[in-house]
Amino acid sequence: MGRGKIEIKRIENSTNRQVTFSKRRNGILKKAREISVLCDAEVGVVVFSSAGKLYDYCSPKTSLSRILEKYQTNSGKILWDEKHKSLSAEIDRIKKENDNMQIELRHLKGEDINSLQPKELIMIEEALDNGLTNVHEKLMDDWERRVRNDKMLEEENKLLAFKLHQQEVALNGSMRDLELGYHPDRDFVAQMPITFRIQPKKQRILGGRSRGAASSEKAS
Amino acid sequence: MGRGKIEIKRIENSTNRQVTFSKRRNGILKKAREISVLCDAEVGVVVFSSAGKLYDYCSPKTSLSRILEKYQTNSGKILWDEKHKSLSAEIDRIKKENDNMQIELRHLKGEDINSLQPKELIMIEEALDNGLTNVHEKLMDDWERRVRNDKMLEEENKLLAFKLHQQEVALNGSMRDLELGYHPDRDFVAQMPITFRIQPKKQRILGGRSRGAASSEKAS
DNA sequence: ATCTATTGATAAAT
DNA sequence: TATTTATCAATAGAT
Repeated sequence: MGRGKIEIKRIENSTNRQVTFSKRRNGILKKAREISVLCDAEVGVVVFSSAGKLYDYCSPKTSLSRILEKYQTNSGKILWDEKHKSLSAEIDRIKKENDNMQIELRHLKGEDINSLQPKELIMIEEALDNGLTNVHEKLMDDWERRVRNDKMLEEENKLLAFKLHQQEVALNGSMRDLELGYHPDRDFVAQMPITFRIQPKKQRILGGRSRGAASSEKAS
Repeated sequence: MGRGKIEIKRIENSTNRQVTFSKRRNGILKKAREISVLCDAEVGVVVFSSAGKLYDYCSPKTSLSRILEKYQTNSGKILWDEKHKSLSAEIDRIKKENDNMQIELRHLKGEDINSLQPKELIMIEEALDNGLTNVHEKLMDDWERRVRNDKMLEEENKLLAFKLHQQEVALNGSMRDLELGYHPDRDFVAQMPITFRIQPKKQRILGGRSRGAASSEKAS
């Protein structure tokens, strides 16, 4: 296409080469634009002149990055640098780890076990037994700690209720004393601890839940 | 350049589009080849059809990677950044998933459960119970299948031993008959199935290990 | 895929 | 470089 046919081989005349490059570069970029529009294709073109100058085209609504990403997933060839390789490798590694854990979890939950050998099943069973033992132990510990705690709270409750009662009585006494101008020995209130044992009052104060409450919870 | 001028806009007829794509794609790749040879240029072309099929060209004595590296240093645009970010994000995501599974696994194994609330512990307990139930079910199935299988084999064994014995008797009979020139009705051997129950003989014949055989073996 | 009329690209000249 | 122009190459539409 020109005044004469040319052989496709390096143009030795540097000026001619430069001119031809310029023309053909425009040609390619135009063609790239055209095919991308006409045929709804994604196109990426990168051209360096022999002098090292860069020209490029990328079809609209995408980017070279995206095209190259697609290129990589599609061709399997890897264009990126070491950093990316290591990242990819790490992803692969973690994914594998992930898969293995996924499988282990499923097995422990009793899923996907149809293909397993009895030997494997028994190993899983052991693991589950172990887990149950440990969990039960912990639950037992918790339970005992809660019972101890409840008892402590109960004791404290009693003490507080007693003190409160003491103060109430003392206060009433003082008031009456003031009204009547009468001042008895205040120690005498400490000698009447019987009343503080009224349970309903204690419960209302702390809203506590005794053993009965907890066990009925578990039963439900 | 063709039978008629065309507008540069998306070709709506899908067949035409496909054909045009094919022709123009070849054209572009050819042009790329030519400019790279004629003008000593480095060229990289990546084209995706609208169907997502990949075609590419890269000038000889280089690679897309190298061209793109050059592209980055030359244009200042960083092609990898996007991919980089998405890779890192994916790693984070997977790692998080990983950690969660790790924790779940540990909990199921009864490890690291000290910080758990009773409610959580009970959920784990339930999961373990479930798993155990499933595993036990599977083991039971396996066991039953094996027992059934054993029984079947045993039956078959007996049958085979019987048939073998039958043949032996028949053979011996014939031999003796041949020797003595005596030919009785051969059906009569089939009417004597009692003998096949002689265990020692059966053992010698098959080296079998039926339940009875095994115990008698042990006893002897 | 192949053909071919036509348009498009471009080599050489300016 | 940019333009011109004669030629060759690419390709649209038909087969």
